[in-house]
Amino acid sequence: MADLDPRPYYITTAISYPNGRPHIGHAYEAIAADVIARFQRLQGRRVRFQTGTDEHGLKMARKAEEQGRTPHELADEMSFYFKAMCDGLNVSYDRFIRTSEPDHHRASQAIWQAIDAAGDLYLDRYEGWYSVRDEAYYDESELVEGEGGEKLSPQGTPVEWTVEESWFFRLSKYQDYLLELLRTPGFLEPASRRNEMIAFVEGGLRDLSVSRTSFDWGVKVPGSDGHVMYVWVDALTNYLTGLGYPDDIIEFWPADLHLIGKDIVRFHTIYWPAFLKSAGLPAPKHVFGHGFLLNRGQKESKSVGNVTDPVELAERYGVDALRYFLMREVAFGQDGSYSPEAIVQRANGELANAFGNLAQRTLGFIAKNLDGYLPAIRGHAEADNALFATVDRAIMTDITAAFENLALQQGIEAWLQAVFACNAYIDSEAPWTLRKTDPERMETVLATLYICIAQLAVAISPVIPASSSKLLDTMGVLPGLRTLAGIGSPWYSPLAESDYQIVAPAPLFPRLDLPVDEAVSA
RNA sequence: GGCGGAGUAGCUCAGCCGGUUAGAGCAGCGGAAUCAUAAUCCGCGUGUCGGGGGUUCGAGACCCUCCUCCGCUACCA
Repeated sequence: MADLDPRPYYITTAISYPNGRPHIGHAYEAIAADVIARFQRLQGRRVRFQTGTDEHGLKMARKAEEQGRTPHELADEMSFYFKAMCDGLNVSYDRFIRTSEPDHHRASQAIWQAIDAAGDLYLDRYEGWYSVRDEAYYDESELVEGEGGEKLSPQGTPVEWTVEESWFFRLSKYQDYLLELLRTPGFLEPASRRNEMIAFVEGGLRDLSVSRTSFDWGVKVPGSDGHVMYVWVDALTNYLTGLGYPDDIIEFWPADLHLIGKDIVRFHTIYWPAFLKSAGLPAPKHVFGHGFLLNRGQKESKSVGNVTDPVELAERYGVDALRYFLMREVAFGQDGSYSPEAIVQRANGELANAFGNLAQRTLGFIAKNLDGYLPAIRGHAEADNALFATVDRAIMTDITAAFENLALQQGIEAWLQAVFACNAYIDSEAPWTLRKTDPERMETVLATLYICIAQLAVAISPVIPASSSKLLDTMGVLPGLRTLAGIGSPWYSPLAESDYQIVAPAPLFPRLDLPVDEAVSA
């Protein structure tokens, strides 16, 4: 199973716009990507995983100006928080990229020149109704009429006809290419997003304004003084920068998965593939737009005052409890809701009670009754084989298939079913009774459980990496065995015969209480 | 407005191309066990499948219509 030449797997999150501190949505995306990356490693794939911050653009420039400092200073501070969040949440990125870094400027200018060389850029004037307050252009058809008959933006702010010199990208040229791409099964998921994007393209594509002259916080357009790239051009290019573009990127490109929020699907499935096509590069294989996380069903916002610091959540409930909750509670691709009660219920019910306690009662029993020496197997009964079959099917088939399809919730559900099966098995086999009636059978039962628990620990390790390795450490399972292939190999008997001695374990997951103060959900 | 999606047990949701008495988890009720983080295991669900109409031998699943909620509808990211 362990390939000699493992296939590469390249996964990215969107890069975060750091005009504020990270919120729960950023954590959700980073964790989800991390789970997928870790799962692919577990399968033996050679994984490259990138995340980071998207630091250019008008909003950053404005924000910095408000605070009386340079955009770079603002970006430095904020980017630090995002990186700290990823580190704190045990997100195993290979590179945390910042778009203000020199190699990214180089890559962005290189893709620009490639697009230019393809004849897809031209200089023109961008004209339109511009709202200074909204910092946005509006189409004539979007405008509304004010009381005095004056033109107003959809938000009711004043607009003025503005003309700006700008480079344009011949997006319209790629209409057919994009339609074909969007219709490719699996390219864009969930499928519901596909129709929206197809409808968008079918509605006709206008060429895209891809440079700005009104500010200078961005990547300089090569050979065009006064122009910086439209932030999305450089932001999307980050996925190539991290691979070394414009040098050899063949190993990991095209990306296997861009994991992004549903709000930026258009940029990733229309603009980005068009840029790439123009530059002579293939489109990413797969783009997945996940849903949003709601706080008790409400969108978090500063005005409502319900913004949650994900690092604080992790500190309160535990990193693994938070990771598990987020992946388990919401159907990946749909919006989801969270609350302290929901987190506590999942963590207690499924991690502490079902799995943690399974490990605790089994390992504790071995420590207490066998002096910690691993029990010997003396021929398996039907019940043992049935349990092995259940666990094996869950791990090698159900969980794997679900995770491969990004049905993370279903994969965890399958795992949990196998945990339940172990608890049912220990109750029906009752080693505490066998201890008096049939000590040899007791040993076999405990050994069966030991093997299953290790397998379950490996299978869930992408979701709860720290707890999983802590348990496997306790169990004496060597790091090299902690893959799907490794844990499926006959490792138990050698370990048992090595006189490995287990110490009485400490509970793996603490039982959580609801916070006394409800500040976190206020 | 246009296009698309959703409305199933108290809660969160599964129900693919129409086909046995509509399912799961959680919560709730009853029981068993006592190795374990008072954790576990077993048993218990008569729900107008949003309303109305229709197609069909048969519809939660197809068609029509109405109600409610949501997404997309380009240059902020």
